[in-house]
Amino acid sequence: MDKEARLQGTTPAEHPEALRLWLRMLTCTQLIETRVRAALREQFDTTLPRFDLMAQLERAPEGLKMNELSRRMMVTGGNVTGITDQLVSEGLVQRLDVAGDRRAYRVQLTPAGRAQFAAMAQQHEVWIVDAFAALSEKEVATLHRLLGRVKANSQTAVPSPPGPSPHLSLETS
Amino acid sequence: MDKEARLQGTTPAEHPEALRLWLRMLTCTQLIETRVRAALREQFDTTLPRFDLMAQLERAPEGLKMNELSRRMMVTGGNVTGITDQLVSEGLVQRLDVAGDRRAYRVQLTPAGRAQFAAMAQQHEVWIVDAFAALSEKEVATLHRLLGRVKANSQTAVPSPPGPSPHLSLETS
DNA sequence: TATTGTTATACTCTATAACTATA
DNA sequence: TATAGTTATAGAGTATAACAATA
Repeated sequence: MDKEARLQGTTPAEHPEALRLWLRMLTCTQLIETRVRAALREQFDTTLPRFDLMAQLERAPEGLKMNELSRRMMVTGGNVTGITDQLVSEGLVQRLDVAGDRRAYRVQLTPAGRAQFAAMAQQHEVWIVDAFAALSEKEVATLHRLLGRVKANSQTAVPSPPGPSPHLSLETS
Repeated sequence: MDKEARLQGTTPAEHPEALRLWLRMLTCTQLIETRVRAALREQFDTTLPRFDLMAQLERAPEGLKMNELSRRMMVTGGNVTGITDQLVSEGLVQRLDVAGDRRAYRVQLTPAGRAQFAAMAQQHEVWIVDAFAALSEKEVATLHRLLGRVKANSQTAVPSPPGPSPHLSLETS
């Protein structure tokens, strides 16, 4: 009997369906995320935040300022500095001056960075497609639609502090 | 435009539905988990792993051995020792000798621990029910069923190392 | 020898706050 | 003053490995 069963089995009345759903969703997410992190480490010697930062830059060919990266990755500025430093030292991204504001600059993928990201993104897609291989296209669409409502509800339920909250990496809508 | 939109919007062909679903699911999970962690901290001055440990013990009135806790929480033993130490020092759990094996003992909720867990679990349920309030009962059931297939697929896809992988807390089936 | 549990250590990921340089 | 970015530090949460006591 696994956790879900232990927590639900004997006292169904105390654990409404929403709670069962949450535990299952948490398990699924963690199973997939753990594998993605491990695979990024093993195959590309990188981490999820680094992959996330490069994914943001790949979407913005002209580059992004640090505060834009911070907002989109939903982490505070100090972290972005650290990740960027690593990627710069490996030649995957570069810092370019912003005309008219000498405090800021754009962070941009280098050609090497674009090449590496393309390879990672291709693999990443395979991992994810595999993870949901048990579902039909229609079922995937249904899940996506229902979770869209959950997401909207979670984002509006609380005014939510202006600052970044834990990494919502890669999601934008 | 949030992360999901940025990552999908301009190149739909490169991002199959499974990838869109994964990003959305990750966002939902993180939104909810972040709120649960913050609320546990604010209202009960505790953490998710501590809540998890107590939830395991609440399911096992006779108590659990450290290695059973480690396996169920899916974290390594050293972590369980640390969390247990904290809870013991606060009088929420106790270590009891196991007859016939002087190396081991059972960890059990104290009456104070049971009382506090009951209060936390009640609140926790409210937070979770709220998080999924946008869905009907039928839709919740649909999500639960579809994610059950995803979970089964993820658990069987890889033989999975015998050791614990990141916390799958609370889920059992 | 194998198992139970503890200790020590390190790593990832994140936040906060003080700081520098520029606006 | 306010903003862009950096640095330093702290904390949660986890893993690995060496260890002691018992089986």
